[in-house]
Amino acid sequence: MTAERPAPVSSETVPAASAPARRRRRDASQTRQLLLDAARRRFARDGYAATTVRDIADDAGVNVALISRYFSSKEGLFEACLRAAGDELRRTTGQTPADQVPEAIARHIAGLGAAGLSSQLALLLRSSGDAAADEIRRGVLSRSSEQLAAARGWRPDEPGSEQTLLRAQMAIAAAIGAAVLRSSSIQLEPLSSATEQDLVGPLRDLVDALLPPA
Amino acid sequence: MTAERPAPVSSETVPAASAPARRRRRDASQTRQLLLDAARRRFARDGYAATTVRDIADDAGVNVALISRYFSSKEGLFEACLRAAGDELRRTTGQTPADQVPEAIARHIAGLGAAGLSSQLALLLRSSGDAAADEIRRGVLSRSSEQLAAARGWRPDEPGSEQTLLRAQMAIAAAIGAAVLRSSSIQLEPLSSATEQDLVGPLRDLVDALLPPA
DNA sequence: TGGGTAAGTCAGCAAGCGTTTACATCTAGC
DNA sequence: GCTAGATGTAAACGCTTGCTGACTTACCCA
Repeated sequence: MTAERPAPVSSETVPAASAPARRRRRDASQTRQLLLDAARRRFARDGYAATTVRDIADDAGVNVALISRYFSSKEGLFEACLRAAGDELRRTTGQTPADQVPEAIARHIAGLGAAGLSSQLALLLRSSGDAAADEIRRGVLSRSSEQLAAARGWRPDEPGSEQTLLRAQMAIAAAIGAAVLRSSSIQLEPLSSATEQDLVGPLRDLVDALLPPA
Repeated sequence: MTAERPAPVSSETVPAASAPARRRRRDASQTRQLLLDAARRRFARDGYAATTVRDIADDAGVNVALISRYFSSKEGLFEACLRAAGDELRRTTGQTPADQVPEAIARHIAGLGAAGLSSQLALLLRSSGDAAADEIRRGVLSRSSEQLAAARGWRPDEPGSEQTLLRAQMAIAAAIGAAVLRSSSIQLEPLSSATEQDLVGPLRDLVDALLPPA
C-alpha cells in the first residue's frame, strides 16, 4: 500500500454554515460534525443496533477510532445525535405561530432532501436500550409536545391540561409515524412520495381536529 | 417429573410461562407457536437487530437451534411474525363498521395487556433490512390503509382516490406512532398510561378529520 | 525552524452474534 | 417391544462487533 500523497480533499461536502472558508486538513470540530451528520442519518434510517461504527466512520470519511475519541463510545455518539436533534427541533419549531403549525410539521416530514429534517423525527423513535439515551429522547419528546400544545393555547395549569397534552402527543406520533413510513426501508405509497404540499392539507385537518385553534 | 399422559389437545392455547398446560412433551406446532409469540414481543419492543435468537429461545423456553429448524433463520422467523401480525390484523379489523373505526384503533393501541395487540402495530415499524421482510410489511401496511379507507367509503377508482388513501395512511401512521411512543423503551406520558377510553376521543376527532364519515 | 501536542491511523483483541453439526431422546406405528 | 423418524440438546464454528493501545502525521507557536 503506497501511501499516496494526492490531496485527500475528497468530496469536500458539508460546507456547513459556520466555516465555509478553507478547511484545515485536521480539524477536530469539523470531524466531530461529520461524524454527527453521518451518525444521525444512519441511526434514523437503520436504527441503533443495525448501525455499526464502521458504517458511520466510512460515511463520514473518517477513521473508526475517532468515534471513541470524540464521543467515548457508540452510545455517546447516539446521545449526542439525540441532543443535537432536540436542539435543532426546538430552534426550528420554537417560534412557530399557532396558525402555521401544520405547515411546520409538513415541512419536517417532507424534509429538506435526504439529509433533511425528517431524519430528526425518525431518530426519535430509535432506541439504543441505554437508559441515558432513553431519558434524553423522552425529554425531547416531552418538550416538543408541550411546545406544540402551547402553540395552540395550552397552559400547564389549566383544567383538562392533561387531555390537551395527550392530543398534542397524538399529533407528534402522527408526524413521527409518517416520517418512518416514508423512510427508505418502508416507503409506503402514496405517503412516501407525497410532497410538502400534499401533506399540509391532511395535517391541517389533523392538527385542527386534535388541537382546535382558539 | 410428572408422569401424566399427554392428552391429544393439539390446539392448546399458550401456557403463560407458568400454567402447567397439559401438553405433549414434544410438540412441534406448539414449539413453533411459543417461538412466534416470544419473537413478536421481542421484535416489537427492541427491534430486529437488537433482538438475539438466544433471547427469543430463552423467552420461549426452547433451544436456540430450533429457530433454524423451524424458520430456517432469524430472518425467516421475523417474516413469519410479520405474516402472523398481518393475518391477525386483517382478521380483527376486517369487519369493523365505519362508525366504529376510532374505537377499533383505540383498542389496538391500548392493547390487551403486555402481550397484546399493540405489539403487532409496533412490529410494523421494525425493519430487518431484508428485502423480503420489507415487502411483506409494505403489503400489510398497504392492505391496512386500504381497508381503513374502504371502511370510510373509499373506492379505488374514484377521483381523488389517491388523496383519500394518503389520509388513511396518515391515520395509520398516527396509530403506529402512538403504539411505539407508548412502548416500554420510550413511555411518553401521559400518552403511555392513557387507557382505551382516554384514547378513543382524540382518535375519533383524528379519524373523522382525516376521513370524514359519509 | 525545531519541538510539543493535537489529530488521525492501524492492527488486533475479547465478546457476542447467527448458524451448523453431531448427538441424545422421545413418539408413533407396527 | 422394537424401530424409524420426529423432536430436542449441546458444543462448537466462523464471523462481525465495539473498542483499545501503540503508533504516525500534521499543525501551531516559541
